[in-house]
Amino acid sequence: MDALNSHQLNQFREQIAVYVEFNEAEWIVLIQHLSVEKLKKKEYFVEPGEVCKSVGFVLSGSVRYYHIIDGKGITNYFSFENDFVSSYKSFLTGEPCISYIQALEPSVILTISKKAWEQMLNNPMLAYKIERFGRLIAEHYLICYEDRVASFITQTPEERYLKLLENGKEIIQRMPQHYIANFLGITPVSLSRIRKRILV
Amino acid sequence: MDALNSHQLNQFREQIAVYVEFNEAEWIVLIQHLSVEKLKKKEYFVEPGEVCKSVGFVLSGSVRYYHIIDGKGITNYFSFENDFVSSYKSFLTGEPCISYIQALEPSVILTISKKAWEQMLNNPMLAYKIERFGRLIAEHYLICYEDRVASFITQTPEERYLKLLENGKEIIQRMPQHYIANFLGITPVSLSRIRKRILV
DNA sequence: CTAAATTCTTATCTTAAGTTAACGTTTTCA
DNA sequence: TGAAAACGTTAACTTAAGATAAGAATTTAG
Repeated sequence: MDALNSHQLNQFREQIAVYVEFNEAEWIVLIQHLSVEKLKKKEYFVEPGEVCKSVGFVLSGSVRYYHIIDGKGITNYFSFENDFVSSYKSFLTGEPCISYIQALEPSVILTISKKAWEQMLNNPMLAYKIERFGRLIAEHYLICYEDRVASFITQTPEERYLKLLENGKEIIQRMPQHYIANFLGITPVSLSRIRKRILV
Repeated sequence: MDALNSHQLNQFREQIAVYVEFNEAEWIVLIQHLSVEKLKKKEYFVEPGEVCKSVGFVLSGSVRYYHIIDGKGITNYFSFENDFVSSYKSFLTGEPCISYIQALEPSVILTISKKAWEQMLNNPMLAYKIERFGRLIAEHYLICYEDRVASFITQTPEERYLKLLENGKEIIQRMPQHYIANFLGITPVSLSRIRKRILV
């Protein structure tokens, strides 16, 4: 758990400005609550059974969210640079989470621990913005899931893949194909066929 | 916008006790913020473009959540008695929502208006529990979507239907089949075949 | 550096979902 | 109440995804 360097702090500040802007006074307090976690390839940010003890923000690298049902893996999400990473429900409730969140590349994650989060919520100077920040993270996940359900209902696997080619460049370029296939809800064999088909 | 009768109040209090319990003093304040909305069959709780101005709780009847993408309807959810009903994101953000929420039977909906919600959040006596209540509603939706995505990835349409037969009795019994088919992500024709197949 | 593991592609075969159309039944509402 | 609309089933045909297996290419690790 290291402190952040100034480059990392600037990166974070710029990116979250879309959601919440902090003035100088607030920012000085906020950064005291941040730390950094480094993950090697294949290391886990959280594993099932653990309580997710922090909200993360990917400074560099990438992670995959997945869980296992009936022996089958389900890839729910990928996070890259400047995206959040958290098992949101476990973080909020303190219940053990059911997902794996695994680094697929060596990754540097900015983290806000549960304790730091609560301290900020109890600090009148930050409470409002932190609450808003938390809500926006929740919405971020909710919308993502809503779109995903819609894609399964309205689109064929091929259409889903074509859409990912447009909107998911990072996923296409940096994730192994069998994870992409699983994310799309198809087999790797089928994805391979789709790729062949659309290249004609 | 009528007030609630005592039967309706009891029903609500019993059901939400799973999430949050209110003591007498809190309850007396709370109920001043509740009202009732009656929907005839096919009337809308919200429509796309509108801002969702209240969180609802189905006292009786049923509703269907759906939206239209590329001319195709997507059934996201059904709510029956004792379930929440809200376009959560629109309610929180004040942005227009994209979904239809339509009564499929004559329905009675308990509503908490945005204004009432904010008044309660500003009332120290209720703030904590209302905040918790709000978070639980959000989680309720999040978990529902997570499970739904998982079902599309790990299960065949037939398996999804069999699961619905077990866990979605209300949906099976009270919803027209073509809505169920759409909810499962298949065509009505295909659902008809599945039904025939599994009856053998 | 090499053996093992992982990843991707290709082929074959089976199976089931999509599409369209037709038909009978039920529901709606003017 | 009677015509129109909506709903569910069935059939015929097309299409593509799943399962399995085999082989090539790449990556990983001892």
